[in-house]
Amino acid sequence: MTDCFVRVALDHPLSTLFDYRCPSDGPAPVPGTLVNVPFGRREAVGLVCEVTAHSDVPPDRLRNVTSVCCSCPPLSADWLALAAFAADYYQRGLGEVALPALPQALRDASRWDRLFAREPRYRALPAGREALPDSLPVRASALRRLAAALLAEDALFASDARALHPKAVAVLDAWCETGWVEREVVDPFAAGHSAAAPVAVTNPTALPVLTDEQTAALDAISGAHGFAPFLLHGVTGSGKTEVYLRALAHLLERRPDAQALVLVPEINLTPQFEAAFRARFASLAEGAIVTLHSGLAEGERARNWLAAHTGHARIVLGTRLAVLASLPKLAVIVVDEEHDPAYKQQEGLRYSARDLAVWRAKQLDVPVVLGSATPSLESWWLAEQGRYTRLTLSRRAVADAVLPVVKLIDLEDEHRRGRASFEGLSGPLVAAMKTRLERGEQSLVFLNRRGYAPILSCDACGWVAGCPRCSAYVVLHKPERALRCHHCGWESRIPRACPDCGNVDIAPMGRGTQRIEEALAQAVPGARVLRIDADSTRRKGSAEALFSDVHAGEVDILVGTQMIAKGHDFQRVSLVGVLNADTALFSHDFRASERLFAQLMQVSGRAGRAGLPGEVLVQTRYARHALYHALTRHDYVGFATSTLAERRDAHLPPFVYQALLRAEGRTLDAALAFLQQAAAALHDIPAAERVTAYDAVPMTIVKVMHVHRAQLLIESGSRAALQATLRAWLPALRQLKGVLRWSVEVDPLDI
DNA sequence: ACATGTAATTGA
DNA sequence: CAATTACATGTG
Repeated sequence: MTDCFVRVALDHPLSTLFDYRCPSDGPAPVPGTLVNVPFGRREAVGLVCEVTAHSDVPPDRLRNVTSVCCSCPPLSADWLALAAFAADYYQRGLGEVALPALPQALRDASRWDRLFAREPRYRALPAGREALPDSLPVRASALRRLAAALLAEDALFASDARALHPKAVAVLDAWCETGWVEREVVDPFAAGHSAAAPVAVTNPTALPVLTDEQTAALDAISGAHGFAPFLLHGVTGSGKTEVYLRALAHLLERRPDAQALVLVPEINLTPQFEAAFRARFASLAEGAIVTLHSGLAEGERARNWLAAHTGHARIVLGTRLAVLASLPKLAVIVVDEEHDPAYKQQEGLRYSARDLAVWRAKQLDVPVVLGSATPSLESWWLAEQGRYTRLTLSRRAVADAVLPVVKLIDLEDEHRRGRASFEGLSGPLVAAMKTRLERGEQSLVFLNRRGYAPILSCDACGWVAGCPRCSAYVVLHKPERALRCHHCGWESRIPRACPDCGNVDIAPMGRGTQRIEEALAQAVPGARVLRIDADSTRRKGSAEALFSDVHAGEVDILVGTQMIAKGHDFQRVSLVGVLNADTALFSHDFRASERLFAQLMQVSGRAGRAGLPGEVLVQTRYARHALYHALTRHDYVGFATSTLAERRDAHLPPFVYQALLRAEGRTLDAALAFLQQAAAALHDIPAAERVTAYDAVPMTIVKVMHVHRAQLLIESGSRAALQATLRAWLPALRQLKGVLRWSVEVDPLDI
């Protein structure tokens, strides 16, 4: 018997693999195995990429593998290829991609034993616990009953908890954190049920009748063989989810081991999707549907990941990070709201989950469904070229539900005619909300700006409250009585007088959701107003609780940021008001209007879903703008066609491919100087002849946390030329000396 | 990434 | 002068 050697990827910026000796008496690892190895003066978990009989590393430098993770089945060659592709395409080291894609618990060798313990730890509740801990946030009597059930039965499944009350899930989480109950007690996966049982859709007569368009879309998806990318273009409320559900049912019924991956853009959207999937696939074994997102506790995330990895999970529902999950029997991928910018990871490995999903479908030769009411122009252009199959749902699925009437409120005109407005709420909008209140219907007010006011300024001397660490104004937050920087989190008390001139008449300028919330309470007397934004949902699970209040009819007017625009199926909302959307019309970011259009279409889609006549009122000072004109006609195709023509003329994506080099330095000059050196280095790269490099420019917010930032955009009509350039460029950049952090982003969204 | 060593900066 | 902090180095 002779030793073998493993080449291991570690979470480390360099792409090199590290060689280790594997003693012949130990278990022989195969590629895809996790190993614990000594690395420098610490131990680290790495991923075996190759097993060889020889190593080029001198024997005196080789060290032994400390331990091999035998309980975890090795990651498949497909998965390793996915990681390798992502590393190559996004210009990162393999280990930098592969290891962060694993749950944290797997990357800590000391937790392996516990994680893979065969017997689920169904621990009885601690004896002598008859009363609830006082500190727990329990008020509703339903939650008292939940606690009683826990005490009486020792175990409770998550689905039982959900049946009681949506808030119960959040409370169970809190109980787990205090240690009053064990997570395993509420986790169905821990029961270790086999997921191989055949699937039957429960009570088919109760399923909604499909529209002709839904049927056609479903037939196309179900009839697909091999790699088949679909762009499901369905207006809001057209029943895209129903198409996903049927397509999955069709597949899972016929193949008892097949797995499906369903991606949603936001954690907030997982509970309602999860509920829909659990209801439809109630006959699947416990643990066959799992979620994967960053909001899960570490242990739960690890167990769900393992359920996917071992094949026990048949349906994996998750946010962008789930696209990197290991799914050995993956047979179909769904990307809902595929246009959503949230699919782009904005730190570390800056991948597009939607793009990786399509790559993965191609690699595995399976169908992928990209759904949206407002597809990204990238996907739309691929469909135009015939590379994606377009499926269209042009009508709402619910009987009698039609798309809402969209009207513009011309603020210039209102002003000219001397009509009154209150705190940015125009007369017609207030009147419309009062009407809804009288009818017992709900209104929704969309304003994409958090806080009370974006600016606090001094009338006398022109002082504006700014962040000491960033080149940005600070936002006034009234409930917290604080000024807060939205870029770095810096906070201070609200000054009583201007720090420059002493004037006491300092005033908030502009309006955020908090101010509108306050104004609505006065403008529409008697209305119950609820605000949902990142500030009001800071605590885990609180967003779900607030949304359930809206669904329960405990709210008359909901005001919020884009959080309220996405996905939710509000039954009683018949009016949507849009405030202050104009700023995005004149942004320097060429994608701003695409994003605005998608957001407005999406938020408009919240009105009139259940058959109530829906109305959308958009307040604007630019009532003649083409974007608003397209919006009033629900004309995505017109908007996409004209915007694509503009993009083509201006040589912008999707007609060119881009990459962004960012530099961060102590001074702006240092950052710019580095980028200029980098630009000069392009001259030595042959492939760069087909690449255009723009001037290095400071970023819009130049300084964040005392760090100055600048960027350099390069682009090419050829993706291959851009990739080849990056491959040669990055090693050259590492040679450049300087005290500077830099990074490259491929296919950037924000420029 | 991360732990370590080394140089640079701060401060009573 | 020590104490703290920024930067450089190497990992098999």
